[in-house]
Amino acid sequence: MTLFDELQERGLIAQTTDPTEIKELINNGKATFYIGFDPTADSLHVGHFMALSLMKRLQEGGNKPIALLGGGTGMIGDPSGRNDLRTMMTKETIQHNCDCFQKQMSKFIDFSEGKALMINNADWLLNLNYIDLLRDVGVHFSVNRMLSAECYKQRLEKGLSFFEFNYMIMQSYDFLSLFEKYGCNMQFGGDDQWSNMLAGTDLIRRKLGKDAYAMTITLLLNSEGKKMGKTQKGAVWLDPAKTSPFEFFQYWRNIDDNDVIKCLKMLTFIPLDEIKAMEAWEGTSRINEAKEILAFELTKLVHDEEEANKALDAAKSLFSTGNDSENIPTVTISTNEFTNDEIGLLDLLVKTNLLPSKGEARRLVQQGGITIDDVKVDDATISINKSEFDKGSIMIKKGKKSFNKVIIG
RNA sequence: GGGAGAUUUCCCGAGCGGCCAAAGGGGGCAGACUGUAAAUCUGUUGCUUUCAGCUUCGAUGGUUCGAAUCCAUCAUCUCCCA
Repeated sequence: MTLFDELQERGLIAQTTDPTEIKELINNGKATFYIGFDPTADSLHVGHFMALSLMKRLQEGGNKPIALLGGGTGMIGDPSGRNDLRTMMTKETIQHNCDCFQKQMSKFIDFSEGKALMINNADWLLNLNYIDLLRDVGVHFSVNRMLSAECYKQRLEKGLSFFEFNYMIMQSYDFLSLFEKYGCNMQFGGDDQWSNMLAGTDLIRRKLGKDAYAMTITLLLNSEGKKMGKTQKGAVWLDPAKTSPFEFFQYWRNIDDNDVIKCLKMLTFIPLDEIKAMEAWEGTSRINEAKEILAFELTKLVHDEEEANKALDAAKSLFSTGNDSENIPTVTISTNEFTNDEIGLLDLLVKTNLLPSKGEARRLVQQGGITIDDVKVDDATISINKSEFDKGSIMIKKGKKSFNKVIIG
């Protein structure tokens, strides 16, 4: 199976400018392609992960990836598909975020010996001269066409500033620069980037009379059509300090039945025929095995095998055997928090950051959502004696899925 | 530059000067049911020392016994005219 076919089979390809030509290029390792990452946060998240794994797949096929950090475009912020203005980040934040991205990417993509490049578009965008840019690049853009782009649709109802409107031009200019300097002939990106990417290939054609190609990756949506990788607390981060490997594992372990196979195909490197075999599990409780495989594989890819094993072990001991395990998320509480060797239950829940406020803690206790060492607590006024910790730790369970070991330290 | 309107708790969106911590929906959380799934039903969803108190309705001042509701100024946004 060719690389292109595999990508297609995995459901990764959304739109392409010229399928025949793109097939030819990537199947034969002749593509030098780029994917842009705007430094909108201090860690990459699941959405970026898809792009990174696509990069890896293509790199393994002999193609040359360029990871483009958006140190320049981040100064503006992409309005595509958004209905409000992004908060403008300070230059320091952008720099910091770029550094964080760079570190995380290096873990994933092999940047050694010219196998891949990492470039920051701040290098050329920041020093642009306005008038020169307008004369060189601006002439090639039609405002009428830009306005009709799908990605601005929402914004045209609510208002779009000229500032953000320029984002498309910046991104197109990136493609042009990379094409000229590095022979980059292809751009990949999320499907929401389609308009921006087309503008880039267009610019190259108009300015240089040459062909460049673009291909978008299917957005990872759940069965309800919402972007995956978001939780109530925010994104699912790749940085273990922001989303612990255990939480990361649990996120995938808990996804909807209908999304498992899709995620296995799109996110993991498990061979397609193995995934096909798992499709038979759909509709039975055996689908849980597939979820476990998915969670394990992804944790392994993003973190490492050891972390994946730990998470798997913790999950198994908590949900199957009910046994204790050293790999369960642990919070530490200081001795100072005790008065007369006791601490109020609600205080304990808040101090350990398991819950944000006492009101919420009280509510949860009253509703029967808190369990300590497998005993349901229904009285919010009780205190926990220090001696409870004599055996080392106590296990606080919030709801069905949130387990936390508490130790004194 | 001129004119009209908006700004409500996580989001959308009701709110008559006292009955407003603020309708309704979405989302979240918990309980039941389950497979650590979905669907469904129930409860809950500002904070606290919880039969009560405290702080919220863009910001600041003011009118009033009393303001999310009235007035003034400022800020931001939308629309119309130029």
